[in-house]
Amino acid sequence: MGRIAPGRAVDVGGPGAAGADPGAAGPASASGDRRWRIGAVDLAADGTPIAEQVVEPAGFAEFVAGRESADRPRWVWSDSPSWYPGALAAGVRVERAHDLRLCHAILRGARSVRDRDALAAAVEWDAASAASEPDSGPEPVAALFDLDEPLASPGEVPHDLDAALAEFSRQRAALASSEDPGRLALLLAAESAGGLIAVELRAAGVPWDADEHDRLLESELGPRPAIGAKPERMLRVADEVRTALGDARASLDSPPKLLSALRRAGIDVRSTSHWELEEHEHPAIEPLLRYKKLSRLLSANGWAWIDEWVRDGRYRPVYVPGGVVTGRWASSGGGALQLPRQLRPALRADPGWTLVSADVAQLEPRVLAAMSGDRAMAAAGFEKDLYSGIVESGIVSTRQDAKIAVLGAMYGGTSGDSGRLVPRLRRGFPSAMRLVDRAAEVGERGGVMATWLGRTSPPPAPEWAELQAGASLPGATSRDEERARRAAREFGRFTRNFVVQGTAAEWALAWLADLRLRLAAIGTVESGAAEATASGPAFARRPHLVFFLHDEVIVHTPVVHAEAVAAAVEASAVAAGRLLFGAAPVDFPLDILIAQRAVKE
DNA sequence: CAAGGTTGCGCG
DNA sequence: AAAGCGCGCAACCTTG
Repeated sequence: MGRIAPGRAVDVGGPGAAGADPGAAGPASASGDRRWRIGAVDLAADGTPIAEQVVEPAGFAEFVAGRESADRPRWVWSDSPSWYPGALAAGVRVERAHDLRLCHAILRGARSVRDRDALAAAVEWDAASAASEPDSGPEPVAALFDLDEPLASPGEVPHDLDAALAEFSRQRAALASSEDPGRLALLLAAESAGGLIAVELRAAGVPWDADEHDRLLESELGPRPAIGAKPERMLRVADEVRTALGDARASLDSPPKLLSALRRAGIDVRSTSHWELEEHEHPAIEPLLRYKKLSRLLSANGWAWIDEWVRDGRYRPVYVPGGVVTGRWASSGGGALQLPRQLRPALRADPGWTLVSADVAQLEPRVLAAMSGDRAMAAAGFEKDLYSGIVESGIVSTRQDAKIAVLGAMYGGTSGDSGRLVPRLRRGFPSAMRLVDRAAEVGERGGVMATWLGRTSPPPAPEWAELQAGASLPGATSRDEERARRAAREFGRFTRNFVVQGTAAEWALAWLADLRLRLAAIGTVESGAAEATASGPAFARRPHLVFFLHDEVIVHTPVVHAEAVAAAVEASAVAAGRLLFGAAPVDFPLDILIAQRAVKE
């Protein structure tokens, strides 16, 4: 097992031939980019370059395939979305990578790294990822850059070999200077695996039954209206609302106008949100809530959404690994993280294939129990529903109360039911509560917290510190003090939640990374059997991940492998728990469903 | 009229 | 209007 750093190496031609292949921006697509050849360097275990070779862009996928079957190296590259899609499109997967861009972001903020100066100075690595938009087209690199600086692209990390080697060297030094290099190395590996998985998810796509989606829209909204027109069902419901309000011209789509219409009708609300409307008795409320529901469905996931995001039976959202400060993934386009449950029936396996859907029950509180070593909390959830276990321990009296208490503990709830119930949890699970309470205290003082593996929270903004400093000055008013206290508590709630949400994200990455390798080992179906051709050459004949959302995954698999996939999903959850928390007596039970659709019939 | 802010609601 | 964290997106509305 070695490492290989590939990077754009040699300028072999003039500008102008760039980007003939619109499918991928960046070096991996370089089959169409005649300006560059690729330099690939083998690295020794200590990171020193051993052997360099030049690879023609058109031969890159083949080169990767050769090394994968020979010695399965860890690829050290600038940014997975820039290198990997081209290989995948040629049917070539990689086993492991070190994503310099993602790892830079972790290391330069990591509190446990003693010397971060060199990383912080390498600001070019703070850039966003290359756009993974399929239709973004070639970038005008040559037009914007002097020939003395030909290797950078606007808004992207560097892709040339020298820059990659230099950055890798900085990262190795930073890791070595860490107080806990083992954990941090684990995090970097998990984060990088996530980078590969995000590319793979996009390549495979979510199998999406657009006809089913369309039927669902029609049954809710009525037939698809002409462009710019509202669906007939919405118009009818809107009329019901206006009649009930006694206001034939009331606007329902503009919150300010709706608010005044409601108040004119004698409904004393301060906003038009669902939660407040629900509290009032008036014949207009019920149809109005129904209208809002329909309106949301139409604007967020209506026919326009299908047209934009679903093609050839695949929904391809854009994932952003590490896009959230806590380490959770974000998304930019397609709304993968907000797919309404209502639409799940449209998530449907290809013929001859099925879906294995799995989610973790109460991931975050279990992670809290594990990282705090709270044996009572671990026991409450062991081999059972955690909330019911808390009730059985006699800490609270109903499952709902247990849930409110636990969420309040992790989010910093102080009022209402939460404020009443959290103290009971503090008595029952002192270790767990001590961990989150301390995290909150640190935040209130303007400090930073780290997750289990060492991802560090961002420090408060300068304005925050000024607010705090100003509040203790002689001339400060009581309003200044109150504002400062409120901001301090707010930041405390952020750091309180950061450690739990962030560590849960690490567990989920470890789960995914392990699962990805197990799926690769399950094997393929023979050529000619039902193939998922729309999933692309790398996945058309083998089980593959198609969806990930914080604590749940969906695998698209040939029917014959469904049981093996379900077993792999389970095994990976166990492995993730062991990898992060060793022998801690905490389990991570899954709800697993094997079905054609990702929802119970 | 484009950019940026606010509101409301979808997800965990 | 959420109470109590983290997000993205569409629509409306204000600002320049």
